[in-house]
Amino acid sequence: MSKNDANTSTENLPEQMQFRRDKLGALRESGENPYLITTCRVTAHAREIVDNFEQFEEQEVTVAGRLMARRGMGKVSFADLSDKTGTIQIFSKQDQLGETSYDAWKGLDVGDLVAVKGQVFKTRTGEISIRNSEWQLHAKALRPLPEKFHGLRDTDMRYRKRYLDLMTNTDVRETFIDRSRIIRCIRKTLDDLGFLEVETPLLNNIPGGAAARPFITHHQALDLHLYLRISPELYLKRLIVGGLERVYEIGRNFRNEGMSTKHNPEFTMMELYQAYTDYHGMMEITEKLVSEACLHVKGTLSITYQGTPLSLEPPFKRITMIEAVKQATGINFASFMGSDEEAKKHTKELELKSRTTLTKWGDILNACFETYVEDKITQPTFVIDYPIEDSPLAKVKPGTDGRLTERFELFIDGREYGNAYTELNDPDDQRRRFEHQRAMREAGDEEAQLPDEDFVEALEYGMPPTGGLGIGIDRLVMLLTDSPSIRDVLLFPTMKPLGF
RNA sequence: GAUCCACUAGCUCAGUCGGUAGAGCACUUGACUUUUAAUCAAGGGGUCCGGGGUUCAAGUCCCCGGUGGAUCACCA
Repeated sequence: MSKNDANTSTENLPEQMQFRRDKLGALRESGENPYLITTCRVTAHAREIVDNFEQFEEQEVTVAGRLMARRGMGKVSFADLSDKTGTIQIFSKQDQLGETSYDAWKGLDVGDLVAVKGQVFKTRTGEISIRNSEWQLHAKALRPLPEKFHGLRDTDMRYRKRYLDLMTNTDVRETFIDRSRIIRCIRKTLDDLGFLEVETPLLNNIPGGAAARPFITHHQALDLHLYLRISPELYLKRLIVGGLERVYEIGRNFRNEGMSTKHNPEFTMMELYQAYTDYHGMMEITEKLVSEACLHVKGTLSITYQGTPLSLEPPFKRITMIEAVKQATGINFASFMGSDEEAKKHTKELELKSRTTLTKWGDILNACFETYVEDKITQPTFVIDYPIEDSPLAKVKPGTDGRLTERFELFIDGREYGNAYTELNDPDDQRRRFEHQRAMREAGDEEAQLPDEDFVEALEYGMPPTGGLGIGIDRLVMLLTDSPSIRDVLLFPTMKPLGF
């Protein structure tokens, strides 16, 4: 914004910024430029002092942080200093600091970064405080902070200037601490199970492993179009072929699609692949990952998400897609398994959510599920056995005449949290499925998957029977931090630039 | 992409029927040696998101545009 451009000059500044610049200028002139300071020996943090007062009482500590509030009383004054752990009160007295130092202290502004050395004590009213005996300015806040009581409310500015959100709104800080703890918990759980954490390319020649429109970029030296990955799946399965047996990756996927409270163009996925197991094994590991993450940050498996009580206690409910649709609509797709004609008869009596005309048994079953079941699932539920049409990388479920695959998705409170299947390891079948995807693509389905011949070649060397699972980390964090929007769990969500 | 809502001081928000732009916090000056949304007194601070229109007169009404939010659509 043009406002910002002017602020390095000292003309036309809002007056509060001018006052602060003047104070900084005076410091520089008197040889006390705070920006020359490089280190500080911090000996304690706010939270540990407050939590362990008995140990700290009358001990001398040095704390550092940001001044969040000031209460002057004349020749004594109080200030709240906030560091990464919390806030502690600083008590300053002219008698102790001397007139010069005390006057300089009074000249500080809310937002300034300072270090304070002094003894820990309790004030008359019982507030644990530090008796300021020596202090140092680390950096001047040249701009006033958002209001202390209401904090920063404007959602636009909270996302664009997350540092202000973090310094003002403590619950936001908690959310991102929880996010880190959830991811650490997932890593630990998988590491303990013998999984190897790996990293695979974000720059792909063929964006595979999911149905989504990719971002396109360009490599100058090779004069090559590259795509940001939409999923790491095909790389991770190559590692199973390579004999690593248990691998996982936590990383960013990029999908060039719409944005919403549940979708950001870049988002974090956890994908894992485990040899010698199937989608039942993936259900068990999903239950373990979700419930342990929940226990880790909430201390209980009974939570509420946006007012809805939920129990993340394993085992989660399991229901086949056919059974779920039967219960919701009365239509039993198993009684006309694979018959496109029979299925089409039912589309007339239903109002299905779909942008295209549905002609296949599997597509109609899936549309019934999405229309009548999906958003009505509240408690954690594995919906299992998906039609083959939308599952080109999953193994066929025996006894279903090739119509269903061994796949599940985990739904909680109407949202999808995970997707898993028994991995297709028959290279000839995989090649046929890719061909089918190619045909759909040529027929106009922009999101049909692209054939990856190198991946099929890898399967020709032999991939053991394998289970694979993907969990959307952002959505899991939303669930476990009771956040209504994905933007609340991304430090810097994708935003349109201001101006033009 | 569609619809609705929001945008006013650094921040949080009022602003009536179209008639001179308001409050709290923050800031400046002064008082105050245990406050904690400190208190008291005085003061300064505005591109009312941008552009156009109607009108004697627009923060307010109309049109176009920007950003955000919600819902829908899209999105396994």
